[in-house]
Amino acid sequence: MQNLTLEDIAQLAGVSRSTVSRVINDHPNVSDSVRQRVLEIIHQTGYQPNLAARSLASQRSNIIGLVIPRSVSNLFIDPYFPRLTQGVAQACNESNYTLSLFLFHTKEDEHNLFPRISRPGLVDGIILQSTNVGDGLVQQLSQSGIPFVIAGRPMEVSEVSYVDVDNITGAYSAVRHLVHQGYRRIGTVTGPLNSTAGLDRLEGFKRALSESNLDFDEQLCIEADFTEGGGYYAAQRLLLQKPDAFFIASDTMALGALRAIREAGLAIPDEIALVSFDDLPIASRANPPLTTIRQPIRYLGIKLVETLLDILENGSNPPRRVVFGTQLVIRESCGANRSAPERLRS
Amino acid sequence: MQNLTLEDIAQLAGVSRSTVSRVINDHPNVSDSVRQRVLEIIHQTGYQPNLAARSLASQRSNIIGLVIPRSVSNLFIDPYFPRLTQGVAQACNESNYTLSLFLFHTKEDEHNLFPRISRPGLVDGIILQSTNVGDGLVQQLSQSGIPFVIAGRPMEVSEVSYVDVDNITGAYSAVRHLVHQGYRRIGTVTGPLNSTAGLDRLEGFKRALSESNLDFDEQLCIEADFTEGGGYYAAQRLLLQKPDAFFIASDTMALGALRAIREAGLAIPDEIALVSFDDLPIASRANPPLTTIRQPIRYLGIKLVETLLDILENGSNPPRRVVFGTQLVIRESCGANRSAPERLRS
DNA sequence: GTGAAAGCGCTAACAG
DNA sequence: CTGTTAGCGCTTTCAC
Repeated sequence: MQNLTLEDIAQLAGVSRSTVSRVINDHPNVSDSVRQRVLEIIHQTGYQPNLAARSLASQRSNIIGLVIPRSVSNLFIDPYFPRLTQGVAQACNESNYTLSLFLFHTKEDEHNLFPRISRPGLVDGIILQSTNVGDGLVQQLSQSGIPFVIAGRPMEVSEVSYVDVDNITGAYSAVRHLVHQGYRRIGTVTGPLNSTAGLDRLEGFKRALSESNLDFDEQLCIEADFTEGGGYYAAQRLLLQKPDAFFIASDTMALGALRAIREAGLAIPDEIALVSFDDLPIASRANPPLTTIRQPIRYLGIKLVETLLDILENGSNPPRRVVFGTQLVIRESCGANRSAPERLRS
Repeated sequence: MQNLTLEDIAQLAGVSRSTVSRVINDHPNVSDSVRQRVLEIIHQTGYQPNLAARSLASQRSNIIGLVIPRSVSNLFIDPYFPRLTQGVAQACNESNYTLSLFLFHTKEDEHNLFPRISRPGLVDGIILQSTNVGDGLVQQLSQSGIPFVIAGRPMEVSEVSYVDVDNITGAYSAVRHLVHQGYRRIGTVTGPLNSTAGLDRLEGFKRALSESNLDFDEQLCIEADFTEGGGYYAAQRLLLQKPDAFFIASDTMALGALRAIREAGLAIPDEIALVSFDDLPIASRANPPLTTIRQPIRYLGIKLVETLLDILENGSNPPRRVVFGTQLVIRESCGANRSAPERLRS
């Protein structure tokens, strides 16, 4: 029963290979009676077409690659990527595509593996996690001619397609919320400033400040790396400046900040308030629960696939750009949910 | 420059297709001079062999599949799976295999997708995450004849290969540690008892108790689902029984237990001690830092790939069984690190 | 609506 | 050590 071929099915059904192929691929030009008979036999035998043969003949593998570059690959354990991956996987399932995952660990990986990924006959298209400037994966991809879409706006303003979240507006509304609560001395822990996510959230922070007639104070702005540990150390340093509130560019970093604040013996939100970004599940379970900017991570993954399939079908011109809005989720860490507005500071 | 074929390279080098093929595949029977010439041309032209064609001709795709069944797929965001995936990906990179990821979300996914995965020409072998009894993926795989290895001992005692961690001994040493600290009324939050990980850790718990001449009290044992929320609710209920210590079957659940204990206003470890399992990065950053059983998750992933490749090369008989040891990591939550041994209870 | 025939680009005997 | 020769199992014109 193993390894039946089209030919076998054709013989069993008393038709030609082409006809069986048409049935399998849902081509119109097959009479109903023949179609039924063939389907019957396929069902009985459990026949499955060989995908390698199909790829070779049709020049499409029905595989898409999800590429996580080295610079963010160690963050793969951060809940962000698994969620994104879930979205991507789900969309692939629904579209009958197979998902291949490429995690680069070392610089060598990138050098050695990238050519491998771009080999003809492997993937039809690629979803690339956006990353810092230098590494040139985007350029390599552009040159290779493989259709691709980027998760997150890339640094270079070039003719590429991407799906992103409106980080600027998200951060802006987080900080405006703090200002509305009466906080004036707001510090921020940024993401890596060689990433657009890091930069844009800082930009939103600055805009909110300036629109509130507050000065941007470099002492109150520390760059970190989206990790818990990074958030911890940045918050520790920031605390020395006696801020009354924090905008932390990710929930994971906010967890680190929480730890730093706890160790400093400060009460949240009474002595220091906090708003972060992502709305991962931990946000609602932190102590206190985090006020944060929700971004639709999983849906981002789904949209990435949809966009890539669109490109596969209709070409990569013009480049697609999709930007999702965000949402402020108010919990305890910002102080807005306190019963009495006892906070009255400078 | 796109889409060069073997033939093109052969012509450019003035040799036959076979020779070029030999060079590419590092076959011995090629003279050095010819090999050099061919390599030179390949390098100049940037030629890459077509993988679909290679798969078809060689009957090997060089792709391995990582399958996460529906029942654990929603746990994919738990740090455990990303870490495992990282290990698997890393090993794949090093062995020149491509990793395909199959996340099942719904029951339909399993029905529809499994046949798809088992199609000839797609993957050479599969790594399957172990899961509860019923779903029969293992059986399907066995029948399909696809080489596979299971992550975690499966429920059915059949002739399959797996890589696992010694959950029994791990849990055993966790609980013995608590007993040595003087705790006598030890409660446990178990994993799902339709998984071997859940069962084995409970088994270790029981063994440690009986070896310490402590009775197993059903009131002090609550099953949960490896999630933070599950740990939270289970701990809440357990707390009603006034235990003096907890063994929690995973770090993630321990986080939930921490939350429950905090809300109950109890001090850790003075009023209740806690040991968990996994040693995820969060364990050391929890408040207080968790004493826990470390398991080598990433290395598990690497070993899974190695085992699968071994099977691919040498056949699946006899079934391979690899079991990793664990390690007790003592931090604050168990009370062993307190300066004064002020605890003196029943 | 159906079949014949020509590949897709590679690997792998088999000769020499 | 190298070239010739068959395929691998499917898709896809092109006739009929």
